[in-house]
Amino acid sequence: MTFDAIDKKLLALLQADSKQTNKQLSLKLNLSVTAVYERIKKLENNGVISKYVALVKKDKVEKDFVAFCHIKLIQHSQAYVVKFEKEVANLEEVLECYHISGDYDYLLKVIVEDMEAFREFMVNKLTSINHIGSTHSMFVINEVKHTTAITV
Amino acid sequence: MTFDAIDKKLLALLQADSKQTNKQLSLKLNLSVTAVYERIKKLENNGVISKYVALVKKDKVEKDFVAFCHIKLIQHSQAYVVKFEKEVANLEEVLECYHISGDYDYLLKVIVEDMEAFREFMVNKLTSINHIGSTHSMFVINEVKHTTAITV
DNA sequence: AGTGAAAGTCAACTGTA
DNA sequence: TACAGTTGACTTTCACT
Repeated sequence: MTFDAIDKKLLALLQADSKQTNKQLSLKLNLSVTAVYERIKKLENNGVISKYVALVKKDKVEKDFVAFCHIKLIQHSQAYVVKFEKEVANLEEVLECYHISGDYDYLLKVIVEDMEAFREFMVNKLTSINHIGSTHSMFVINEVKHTTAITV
Repeated sequence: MTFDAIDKKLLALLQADSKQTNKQLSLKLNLSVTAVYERIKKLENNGVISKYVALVKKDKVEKDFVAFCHIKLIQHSQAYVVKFEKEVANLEEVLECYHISGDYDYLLKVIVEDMEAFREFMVNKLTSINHIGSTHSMFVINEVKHTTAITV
């Protein structure tokens, strides 16, 4: 689907705060409540908006340690790759996993309680997955920016 | 604050779908509607839930090209660092920016339309920020996992 | 901390232009 | 595609356990 200026602004508003009422949105967009309602439904039905979620503050739930892990596989046969991706996706500590270009095969974003928990995660969970050749971890010293909002 | 088993389950449910009504949640948690309401308010007031947002599907808005950029600064005086972090945070293409340990200083997650848009971003926006020493980009071939939900 | 019921507000669906 | 009005469902508050 295509987006006019109002759609784009609406998406920005909903990505910033999805708990706004249609009336609040209608005032910001200079539209009627029904028009806002119909535009939102259209965005939902077309799969542009995939879901609505609550965002949790890491430091409030003692999961303040973030690391990025590069991973190289030993070999890259279809079966190995599929199995690795499935097992990694099942790890709750892994929030993101990307197959990337470059020296390593994968980049993982891992979130745990502290360095000790990270060590445990590496030893007991990640490297217990077979076919991993080598890993290289980078620790987050400071989160400069983190948003889920895509500018349309 | 501390979380009992019900809080943890409630956080998981809200991180999966924040549009559920308190009635639906009350059934899943075997609680009254009011009890659910009060637990949610407590999580919000304590800052555990920072906000509610709509998640947008990248491929539906032609922002399907994701890259990770390593960045090294020329020098690391306080003034340079602050200025760099501020300017990077203002770039809409940069969804995430972390100060990290290792060979490079920063890791950025960048989302744009395509390779050409990425080239433009690098030339016109990113490297036009002063003090950048070197960069190293990795392109996402496939997104294996991506979740915003933290397991409490 | 929990509950049930009352009061106010909203989403969702009509009709109509 | 936009609007206004109606209805049932929801959030929020309150008195009480």
